[in-house]
Amino acid sequence: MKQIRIKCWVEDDGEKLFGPGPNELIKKIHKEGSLTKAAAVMNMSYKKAWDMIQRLNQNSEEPLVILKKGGYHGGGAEVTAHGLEVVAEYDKLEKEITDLINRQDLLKLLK
Amino acid sequence: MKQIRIKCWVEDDGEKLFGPGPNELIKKIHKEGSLTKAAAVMNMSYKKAWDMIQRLNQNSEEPLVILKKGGYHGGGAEVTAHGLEVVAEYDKLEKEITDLINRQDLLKLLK
DNA sequence: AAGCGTTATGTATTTGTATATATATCGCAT
DNA sequence: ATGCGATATATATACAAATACATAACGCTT
Repeated sequence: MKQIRIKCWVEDDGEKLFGPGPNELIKKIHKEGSLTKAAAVMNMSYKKAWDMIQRLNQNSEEPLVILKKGGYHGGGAEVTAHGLEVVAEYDKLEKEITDLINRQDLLKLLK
Repeated sequence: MKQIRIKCWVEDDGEKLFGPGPNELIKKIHKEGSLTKAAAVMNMSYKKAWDMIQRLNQNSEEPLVILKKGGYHGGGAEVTAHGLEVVAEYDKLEKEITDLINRQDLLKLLK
C-alpha cells in the first residue's frame, strides 16, 4: 500500500541533533529506567545508544537524560523533565505534519 | 545555527518510490534533456540515476520520464506532463510542511 | 571484600551503499 | 557504413555506517 511518509529532525550546521531515533530512545529509557534495557528493546547497540545520549546532552543547555553508574542496582538512566518536554514537543510536531500530509493529493498521482 | 529539517517521500510497502532525490533528478532532466547530464549536474552516478528512473516509471501507471537511445544526438530524456505534475505536487507538499515547522516551538528547547 | 548490574570506552568486524569502470547498444546524420 | 552522443547493464572496488566484541570502572548492598 502506498503512503506518504515524513521525517523531521533538529540539526545544527548539518549535524543531526534530535530526530525519531533519539525520540524513541528517550521514551524507552523513561519506561525502562536503564539505557542498556532501552537499547535492547529497540534492538539498538548499547554503544550507539550511549553515543546518542552524549550528543544530546552536550548540545542542550540542560541534560535530557542522566546516566548513573554503580550502586545497588548497578546504575540506571533517568529522563529529566526537560527531556520529557522535548519529546512531547517533537511528538506534537510529528503529529501536525502527519495531519497535514493526509490532506495532500500527491498519492493520487502515483498509481 | 540550529534548525528543524524535514524530508517527505512516497513509499509502497516500505520501498521508497519518490522523494527529494527523484524530485531533483526529474527537474534536472527537464532542464538538461539528458539523463547523463542531469546526473552529472547532481554529482550522481549515471547508474544510480538510471535505476531511479526505472523504479519510478515501473511504479506509476504513466511514465514520468521517457528515455530515448540512438538518433542524431545519441538519444535523450524527456519528462512527461505527468512527471511534471508529480514534481509540482511534491514541491507543494514540501512547502506546506516547511511553512508548518516555522510555527513550532521545538527549537527553543534545544539550546 | 565480594557480587551485582549498569554505565563507559575503544577496537575489530561486518554490512550495506555508492561509486568507478568497462562494455554493449542504439539510430540518425553525414 | 561510419561517427557521434546518448542510453543500457553488469561487475568490481571503495567507502561509510552500523554492529559485535571485549574490557574496565563504578558504588551500593550484603
